[in-house]
Amino acid sequence: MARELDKSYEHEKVEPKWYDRWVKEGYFHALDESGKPPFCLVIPPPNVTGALHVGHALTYSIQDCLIRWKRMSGFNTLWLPGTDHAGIATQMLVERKLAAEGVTRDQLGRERFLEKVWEWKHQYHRRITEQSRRLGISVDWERERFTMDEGLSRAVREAFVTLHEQGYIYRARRMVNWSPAIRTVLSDLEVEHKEVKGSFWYIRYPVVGQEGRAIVVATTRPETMLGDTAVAVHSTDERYKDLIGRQVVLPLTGRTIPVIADDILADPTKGTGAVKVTPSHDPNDFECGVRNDLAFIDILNDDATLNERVPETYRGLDRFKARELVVADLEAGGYLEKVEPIAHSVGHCMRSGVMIEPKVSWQWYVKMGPPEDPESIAGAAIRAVEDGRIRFVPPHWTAEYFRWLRNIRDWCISRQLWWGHRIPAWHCAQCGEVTVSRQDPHACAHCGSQKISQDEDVLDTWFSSGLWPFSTLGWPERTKALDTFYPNAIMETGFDIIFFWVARMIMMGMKLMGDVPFREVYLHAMVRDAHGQKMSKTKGNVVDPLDVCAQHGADALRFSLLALTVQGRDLKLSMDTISGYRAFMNKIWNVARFVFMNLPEDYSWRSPLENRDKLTAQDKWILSRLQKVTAETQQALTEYRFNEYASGLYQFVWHEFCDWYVELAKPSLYGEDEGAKGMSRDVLVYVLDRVMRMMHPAAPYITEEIWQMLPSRQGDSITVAQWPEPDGALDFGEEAQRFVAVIDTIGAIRSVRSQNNVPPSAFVDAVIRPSSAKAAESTAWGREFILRLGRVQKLTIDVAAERPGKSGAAVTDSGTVFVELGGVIDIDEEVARLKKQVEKFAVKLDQITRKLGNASFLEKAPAEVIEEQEEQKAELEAKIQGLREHLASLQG
RNA sequence: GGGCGCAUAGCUCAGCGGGAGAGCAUCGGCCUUACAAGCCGGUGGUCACAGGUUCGAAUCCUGUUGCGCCCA
Repeated sequence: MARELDKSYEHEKVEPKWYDRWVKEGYFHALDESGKPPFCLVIPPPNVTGALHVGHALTYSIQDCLIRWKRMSGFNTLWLPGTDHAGIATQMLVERKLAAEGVTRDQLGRERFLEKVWEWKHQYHRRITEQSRRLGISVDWERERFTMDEGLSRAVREAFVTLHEQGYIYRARRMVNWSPAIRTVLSDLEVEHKEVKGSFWYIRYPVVGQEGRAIVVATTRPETMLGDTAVAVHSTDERYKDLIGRQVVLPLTGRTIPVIADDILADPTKGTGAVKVTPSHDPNDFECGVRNDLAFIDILNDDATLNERVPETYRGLDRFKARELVVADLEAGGYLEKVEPIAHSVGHCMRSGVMIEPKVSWQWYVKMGPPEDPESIAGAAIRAVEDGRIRFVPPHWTAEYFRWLRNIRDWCISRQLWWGHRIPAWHCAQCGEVTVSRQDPHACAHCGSQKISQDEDVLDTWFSSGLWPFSTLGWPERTKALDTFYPNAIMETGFDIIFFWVARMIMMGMKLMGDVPFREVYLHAMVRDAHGQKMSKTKGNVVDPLDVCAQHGADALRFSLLALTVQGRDLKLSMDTISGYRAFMNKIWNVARFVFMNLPEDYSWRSPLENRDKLTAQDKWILSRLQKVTAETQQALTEYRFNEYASGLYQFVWHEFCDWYVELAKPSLYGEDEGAKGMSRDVLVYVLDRVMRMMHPAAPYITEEIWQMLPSRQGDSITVAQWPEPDGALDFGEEAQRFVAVIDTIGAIRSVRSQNNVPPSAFVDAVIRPSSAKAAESTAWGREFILRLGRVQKLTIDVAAERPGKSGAAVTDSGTVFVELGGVIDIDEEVARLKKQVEKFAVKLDQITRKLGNASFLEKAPAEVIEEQEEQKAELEAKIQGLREHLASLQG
């Protein structure tokens, strides 16, 4: 049974061994039908735009942790992988690549451009898959999907047509958010509002027929004046009342425009009270234009250059160049009254960063409201959470979710892109009607004409992502997988896409499946760099998970991420943290190495619980601790407290199992008593086995490697081994407490030694004066360990012990410990040290004494609190007394 | 403009009504046959500030300051 392990853990030797085998053995494959309860989690599909980043590593670490835990706990677990076509992002990147080669997409044409995108997709898909495997994620590869594969495309089409039939999808001409950089419309969510510095330009519009009189309007976008079709004032505004209905000259254009009364648009208290109206280029002006039946003059091309509807000098200019020129010309013409600097919030395209251009156009929309109507899409999504059918973790997101849905506007789902799901709508050149159909139609459904052509646009990527929890399971087919795994158990993703994705999945699930897509939503925070900065390519502070895996191992990365995952707070990831957890992996490796070194060739393991009467105090102590940790681990995972899960195991393994139990086991392991030796071995193996299984969801590779060597192992792989449930048989209660006294006593001896500069190798004599009979018994029990771990030669335990001459002292909860220091003691230093301790205890004693002297405390505090305080008081008094006596004898 | 969150050791953060904690860093000492990616022992905090509630507040409430995020 003896096994020789490498002296330190080498992840690069261990990690490549296991993944292929796990997959080949089918451990990650879920069954469509099974006697086990289902537990399904669909992966948030990464974009095929590039490589995975550390944010993906976080989401995978969390999800794999949950999935492996549930798998080991006896669930029929499905973790379904896949990728997302990411319409805008991918198209942008491919276009950028082509641009570097000197080609535009228009030159290539739609067909050939799409071929290029598919090439890109295949390349990055391969890369993403490789990275995912390296991280060790236990997904069911047999069920992998892509948002634009055949089945999912069919689901998208089915969803569109169904929602259209039900009246939730419609086409309308509205003011939209236009990105001139990408030349597509965006949904409201894809617009980022940013505070920018700008100016208010005050422009004079001369009144026709009233020499010298002019209306002054203020604007932040002077170039749009070229598209003005009115000036609006408030109907009660005395300054302008007489001008309503008259014409003003629109400078630079030679046009005249009317002065109209519009009490919604014009606010007499703001600016000059008069506003220019540009119905084609401002949302409010658009409404005003509709109300007042104004002319609409669109002066911009799709790329935000000025078109032929403006005077020739401005044509073809970019909107910002045009602004400069217009301002200069206005000034030259004497039309510019003044300029005021202002800061205002302006919408920017999330992807390209350019300013959004409001633009009027025909688009497809999903009708969302009214939110208070439970039949509406937003209403149904609100209801699902109100009812408790879906629960958010952390719960704080519930309010965020409601706030958004209750103020929602219709969702613009068409995009002027090529990469994506083409909208299944055909326009008729004959009658102008639209035919929406599951099958490609040959004729217009309205007039029968064959002069129909498919809508050029594609759908918002999030439209297909919204179907992901059921489209991936075969919908619209009524598959067995769908029956088994819908609703999914949970959705785990970043909080940044709660509206983009989570809310949309809930809407789609409610409307198309008639049920929630998942029962719980766990939203994790963002990974930042060590200084709390957002990671970005331009800052150069991105952490590549593959680099980290190569350097420190996937296990160390995964464990670090989980340990840093605190609900509701961003994680700051530093290499120091990761190398710290890498050291932990090495620690685990070495304790396993120690265990295996101490197992003889013919060793056969038996559960230490079968030999309960042979268990020693230290065995009972570690088993009780193990029991506690097992329960806490389970609880932490149940509540999605990943940091508690990870750090609880870290603390136990390193500072209890390694630091104490292993040391306590050495005397028997190296001793002559074969029975004691066997018992220690059994306990070591037992604890190690359970700990490996509990750690497996966080660190799959190292735990499999060690577990495979364990003589207690049951099963072929730890991935499908049984999860350790808390077991009352491991809890020895009071008996286990006995060892705490021993540990404290050893700590006290070590402290006195170290403080008095006793060389670590030297042996000392020590005297223990226990504070109670129980303490006396405990320390006597631990004599052997006190001798060994305190490096004590002669140990006296006596309730009536006198302080030996020339000794240093320390107090614990169970008594006073004296360490004989021979001639080396520095009286002054020791006195100072003890006084400091007395001081510390005295401050606490003072607090407690005052508390206990407070009548209202005694009257109102719960009895057990009072009792506890009294115990503490007695302990502190005993400690102080012990120290004072020692001080007196030192000084006397 | 509206909403939310955060301020605890030098750094990164747990704790969220009854004795101020961890990791890292730091200081001192150790190659003690699992581990120097290690072991042993220390130093270090008016828990942002000001009020309030309570027998009792880092923890609950109000306000202030600073930082961050979301929505419009």
